[in-house]
Amino acid sequence: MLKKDGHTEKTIPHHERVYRSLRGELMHGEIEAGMALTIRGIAQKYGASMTPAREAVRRLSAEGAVSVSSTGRVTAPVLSTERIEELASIRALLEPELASRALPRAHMALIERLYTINSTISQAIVKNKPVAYIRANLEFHRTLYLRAQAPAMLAMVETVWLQLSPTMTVLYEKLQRRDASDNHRMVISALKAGDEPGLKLAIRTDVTQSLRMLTNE
Amino acid sequence: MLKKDGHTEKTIPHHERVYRSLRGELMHGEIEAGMALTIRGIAQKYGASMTPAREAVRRLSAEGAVSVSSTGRVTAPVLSTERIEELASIRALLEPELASRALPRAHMALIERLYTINSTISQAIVKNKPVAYIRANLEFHRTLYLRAQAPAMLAMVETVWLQLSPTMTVLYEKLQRRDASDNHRMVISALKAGDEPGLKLAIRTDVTQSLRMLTNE
DNA sequence: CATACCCACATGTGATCACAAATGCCAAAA
DNA sequence: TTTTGGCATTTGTGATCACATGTGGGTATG
Repeated sequence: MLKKDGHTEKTIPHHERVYRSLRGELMHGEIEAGMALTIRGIAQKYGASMTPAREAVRRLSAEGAVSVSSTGRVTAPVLSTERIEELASIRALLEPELASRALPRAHMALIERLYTINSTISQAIVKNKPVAYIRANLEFHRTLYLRAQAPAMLAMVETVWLQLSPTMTVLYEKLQRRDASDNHRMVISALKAGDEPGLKLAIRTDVTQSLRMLTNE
Repeated sequence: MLKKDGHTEKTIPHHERVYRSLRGELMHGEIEAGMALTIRGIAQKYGASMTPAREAVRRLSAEGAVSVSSTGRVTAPVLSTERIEELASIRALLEPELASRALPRAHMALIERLYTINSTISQAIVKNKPVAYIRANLEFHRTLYLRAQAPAMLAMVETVWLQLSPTMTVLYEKLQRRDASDNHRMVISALKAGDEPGLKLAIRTDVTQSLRMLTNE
C-alpha cells in the first residue's frame, strides 16, 4: 500500500514546532528587543528538550531574529538607528516590486479582504493595541504580496519584518503612531485603478513612514 | 583582571566551524545541486558529533542553502527556472543599490583591487576552472559591496548567492560562459568616473547576463 | 520484462549527561 | 558609599544512546 490511511498525517518535529512558535512570538512583537532567552527556558516553555530548542535558535539566528553573543547568550536583537534605516531601505526596494507583481493578479476578492484587514488596523489603533496593530499590519502586506507568486522574495521581506518586530514593539508603545490605514487606502485605490506607479509609490510611502516613526524623535 | 592575556583568544564552537565550512563549500560550488547530505556524514567529515552538525544544517536551511525534505533528508537544493529568475530579480534589485552606496567610498585602492580580481576571473575563464571563476566573481562583488557600509543588505545578497551557487556550478560546467569581465570593466569604468547611473546599469547588466546563462538554451 | 513486496540498513530525532565557562550576587575592603 | 574579589549558580556545548521511520535493494510474483 502506498499510504497508511487517507489522513496524510504528518508529525511535526519538536524543533520545527519550537521554531514556529518562537518565530511567531518574535514576529508579532510579543518578545521585546533586548529580552534575554535561554536554551533551557525555551525548551521548557514548549515542552521539549534542549536539543530541538537549540536547533530552533540556530535557525532564528540565521534569520537575524535573535542575536547570539560571543559567549552563546541569546537575546532579541536591539537594533541601532543605522540598522533600522538599512532594513527599511531593503523593504523599500523589495516591497514595491512585490506589490507590482501582485497587481495583475489582484482581483476584487483580494481587495475586499485588504479592506477588511485595514478596518482591523484602524480598530487596533483606536483601541491602542500595539500587538494587534502590528499583527494586522503585517497581514495586510503579506496578503497582498502572496499574490506576487514570488516566494523567495516574500521570504526575504518576512525576514526583514522579523528583525524589525521586537524593536518596533518597544517603540510603538512609546510613540504616537500615524495612521497607517491612510497609506493602505492609497494602496487599495491604486490596486482598484490598476495604477502600477501609484501602487509602488503608496507602498514605498507606507514603508518610509513607518521608518520615520522609529528613527525620528 | 579584565583579560587573561593580550591574545584575545576565542574558541570557535564546533557548530560554528561546521557551519562556516559547509557554507563555504556550498557558496563556492564545491557541492553540486541535488547532492545528498547526511547529518552523520557532515559530522564525521568535520570531526564533530551529530549535535553541532545538526545545528549547522539548521542554520543553512534557514538561509535556503540546503533543502530539507519532509522526512528530514538534506540536499543541496535543485532550483526551478522560476526560482532562479526570482533570485536573479532580487539580485537586480539589491546589488545596484549596494554599488550605488559604495560609489562615494570607492577610492583608487579599491578600484585597483577590483581590477586585480577581474584579471583572476579572466584567467579562470581561459583555464576553464569553474570553481575558481565563481569564487573570484563573488569576491569581485563582495569587495565592492563591502564599501557600501550596509551589512544587512550585503548579508541578504550573500544569502541569494548561496542559494544560487550549487545550481550555477552544475550549469557553468555545461554551458559556455560569457566573459563577465567585460561587464566588470564597465563597472570599474563607472566607478572611476563617479557615474552612478552607469554603475547601477553595469551591475544590473552583469546580474542579468549571468541569469541568462542559467535559464536560456 | 515489469511490478509489488519485504527486510536489512541508514538516517533523523530527541533526551540526557558531563563539563567548562560565563554570569551575577554577596561580602569584604578601601 | 564604591569598588573589588571570589564563589555558587546558571548556561551553552558537545557527545552518546535508544528509538522510530524512511530508504533502497533484492527477490518473488504476475
